[in-house]
Amino acid sequence: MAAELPNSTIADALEELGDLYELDGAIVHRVLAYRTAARSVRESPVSVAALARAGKATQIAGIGATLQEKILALAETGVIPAAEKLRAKFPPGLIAITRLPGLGPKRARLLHSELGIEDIEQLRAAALAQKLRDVRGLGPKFEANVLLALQDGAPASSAPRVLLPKAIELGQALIVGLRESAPRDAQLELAGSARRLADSVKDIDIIATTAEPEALSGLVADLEQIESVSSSGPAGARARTHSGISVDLRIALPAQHGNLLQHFTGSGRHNAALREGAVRRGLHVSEYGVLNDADGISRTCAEEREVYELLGLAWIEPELREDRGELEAAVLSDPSGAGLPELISQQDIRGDLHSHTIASDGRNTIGEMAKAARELGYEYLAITDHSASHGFGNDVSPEELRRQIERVKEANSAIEGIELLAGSEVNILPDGSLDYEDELLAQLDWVVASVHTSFGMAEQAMTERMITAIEHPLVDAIGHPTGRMIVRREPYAVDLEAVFAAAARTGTLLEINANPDRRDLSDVNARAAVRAGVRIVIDSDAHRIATLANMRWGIATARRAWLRKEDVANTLPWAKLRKQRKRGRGKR
DNA sequence: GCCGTTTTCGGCCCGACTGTTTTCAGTCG
Repeated sequence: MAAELPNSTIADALEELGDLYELDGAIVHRVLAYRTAARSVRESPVSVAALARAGKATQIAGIGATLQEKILALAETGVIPAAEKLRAKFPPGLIAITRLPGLGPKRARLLHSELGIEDIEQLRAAALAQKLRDVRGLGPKFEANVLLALQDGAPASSAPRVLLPKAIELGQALIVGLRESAPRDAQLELAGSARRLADSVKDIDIIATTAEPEALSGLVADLEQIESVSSSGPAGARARTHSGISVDLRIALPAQHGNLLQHFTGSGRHNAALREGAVRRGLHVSEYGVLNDADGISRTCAEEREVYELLGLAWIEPELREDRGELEAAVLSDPSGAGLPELISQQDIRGDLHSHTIASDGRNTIGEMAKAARELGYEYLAITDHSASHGFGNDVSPEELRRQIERVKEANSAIEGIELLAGSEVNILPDGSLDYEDELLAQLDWVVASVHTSFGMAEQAMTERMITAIEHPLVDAIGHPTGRMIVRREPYAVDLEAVFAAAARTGTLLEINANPDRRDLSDVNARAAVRAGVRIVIDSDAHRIATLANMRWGIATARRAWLRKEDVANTLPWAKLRKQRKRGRGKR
């Protein structure tokens, strides 16, 4: 099988084409169509190039005959003719200009046609020379704002994103700060992507209800985390923290609490799709209410559930609100009865199968980890220190692992109320082999195999490497299967379709690693894995007592992946799970 | 460009804010 053009490359090309069409003055819906298609391609679990070759790419939402043809051209010739033409028309620097705050495609095009500006440097020079104010439709204020945007340093595209735990911590701190002096009746809560438990968050959205909105709004400027407030009024305030994160506070009457919470939880795409569906039923949804064309009455909702009810939908868990099929599944009268999944929750987890101790790079002893896991209510904990070639000076030699197995057994007999499993997080070497002998691995209760080296391998070699490990009869699970670090590192090149097929075929579990930096598999990939017949294990990968609690971020990813309790192996008691291990198959 | 309890054309979410405008276009979330 020849390597296909990666979905990410196709998605990038469609996004660029969308940008170019936007500069060219295409109607917004056409541009939007490209962006929707790009996102669908990026999230597709199967190769879109291969689908296009088979004439089946149109099965993907947002891709029609035209786009399939363009994708095919890109896959076969490396270029999309329409993009070539437009690139000749607009200099590449113009797209960067459209990313600056306050500038968009229309103004970028105007600057290009009127002043011949081709990139950010020329824009800066023209602004300094006060040439922008002479362009019809622009003025001195605009010119000043351009200079401000350019001087701000950070090009808008690289606005800082914070990981979910940080975002929630910041959001809660802001809420606590506001509560200290807020009007008595004020109710505050975190909304936006933090409420949806997304991987990372671009801005903090807080909603509030109170009868004294101005009083609440005015408090934002006094918060210690806030650097500046850009607007403030009875509807809320918009501000920036010292760390550069923007904060949005929106205030409504208690009777509109449900409308506001729904609106501000998003995602933007979920809301857009929700509203498009509503319009077909003669309803218009906004943060203020649901307007019915039939009687001209706008109904307000104190509870979020009522908003969905008015639209004939079941309430949708915030984690699912990404326009990934949740609206179709929520239709109450849906004859297909597909419905929304009953999502897994923290209480369903019976044990943690990936943790480290002082034997490798952890900070606590076996006994300390065991007690902490027991306090979390777990029935079992696997101690899975790194293996013989970890390479950070804390390798566990085969002899040491034998001693560690004994230590785990001793600790297990010494503690009541939790079962300790002797395991290892074994390195998958570049050729797919493991760095302990099978004889030793066979003595372990649990084996997680992970890639920790040679991330830069070509896709085909990496795929073979992983499949070799998956096919190893003693490997129970693959740890952090794509190696991504949120915000910091892209996943390595690997054919996940093939990996999922191998995992499903062999009964190897794939991990959702709950470390908030990783959350790997991602929501989209974990969902695709389960659809391909793979079972998932959610692990904390704790390196100290405190990080056992990271499990919650893995649960968040699993919920965003539509996973139910039955999709996740460590919702089973160990006695059951033990028999389902690969090596247990066929026995008995 | 896509898509169909408006099916092969004519629609395609909603509102706020800003700056430039005498009524609105562009941008943003």
